Amino acid sequence: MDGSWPENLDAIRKMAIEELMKGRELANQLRCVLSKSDDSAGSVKNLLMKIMKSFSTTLSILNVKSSVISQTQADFQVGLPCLVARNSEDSQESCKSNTITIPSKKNRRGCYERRTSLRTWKRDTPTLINDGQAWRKYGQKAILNAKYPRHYFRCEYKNDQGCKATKQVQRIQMNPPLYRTIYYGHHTCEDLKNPEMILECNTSTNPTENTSSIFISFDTSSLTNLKNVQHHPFFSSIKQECKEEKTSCDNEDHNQPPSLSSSDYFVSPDLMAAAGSPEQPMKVLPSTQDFDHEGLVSGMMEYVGLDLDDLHVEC
DNA sequence: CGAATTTGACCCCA
DNA sequence: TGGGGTCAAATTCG
Repeated sequence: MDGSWPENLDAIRKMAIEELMKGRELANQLRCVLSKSDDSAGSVKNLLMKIMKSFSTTLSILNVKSSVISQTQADFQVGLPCLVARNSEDSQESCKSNTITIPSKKNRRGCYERRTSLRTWKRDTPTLINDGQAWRKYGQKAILNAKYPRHYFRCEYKNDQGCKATKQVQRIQMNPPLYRTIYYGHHTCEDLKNPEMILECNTSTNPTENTSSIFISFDTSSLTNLKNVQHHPFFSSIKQECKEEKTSCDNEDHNQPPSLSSSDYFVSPDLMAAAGSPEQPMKVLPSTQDFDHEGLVSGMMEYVGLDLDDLHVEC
């Protein structure tokens, strides 16, 4: 961390925490507003603006080029600024102005921002995953002591909307086939195919139980509302592609590793289970170290009637 | 011919 | 210092 905290670290941190608490409280209010569904767009927007301001203030307080910034942005940015900005004239600028501006280093070839501090979560599946997002492959690399190369994907809308979500896919086992997919960061883009916004939060009303679980995401794989899940476009598409997977698998030569490209989407058994195939066991293998996306998994678990504790935990 | 993928080069950072 | 993540020119595909 080369960004240095000032001497009065505790005071600064206290300020930051206060702002974060405020933001969380506002987000909670927003949840209540949205839960009453038929809300006037005005109050929602107003609340969102307050949330944005609160988070922006926090980020300004934490104005250091460090993992703190990255983590905080990953935790709280999650597309909110862009969501609101979509309704305003200065959408692009508004998005930029509501986040910490880190000096761009991408004017030169090979210069980029490391994203080691972004939120990550990992999934091991016997087939390639269709997570409902549009990915574009941007690299492939042989990894030391790994049998199979690692494939790098980024969000299709990275250039259009500045979405920083990326994922890595690597075959880790041939028989039975097993692929490891590691996701980095949340989608902040507007998914044109599945524009529905999902609000996820801890429903506990006891503040002592609920200390860290407000989570707002456009990630269409994050599903919490059982009633809505069955009609969610994401699952509709999965069911549709289920047929394609069957065809693909029928034709697949299992001795030949399938080409990993953004167009080669298959559906993993876990998603199939979530989409309505109870005979297929839900299989999510989060690392206790890497997996910090419990909201997502708990939503999926909730849908298929499993508890988070039932997960096979890797490592 | 434009879009998507591949691949070698570049550079950050553990 | 080398492994790994990203860039971007070259190549392939539809």
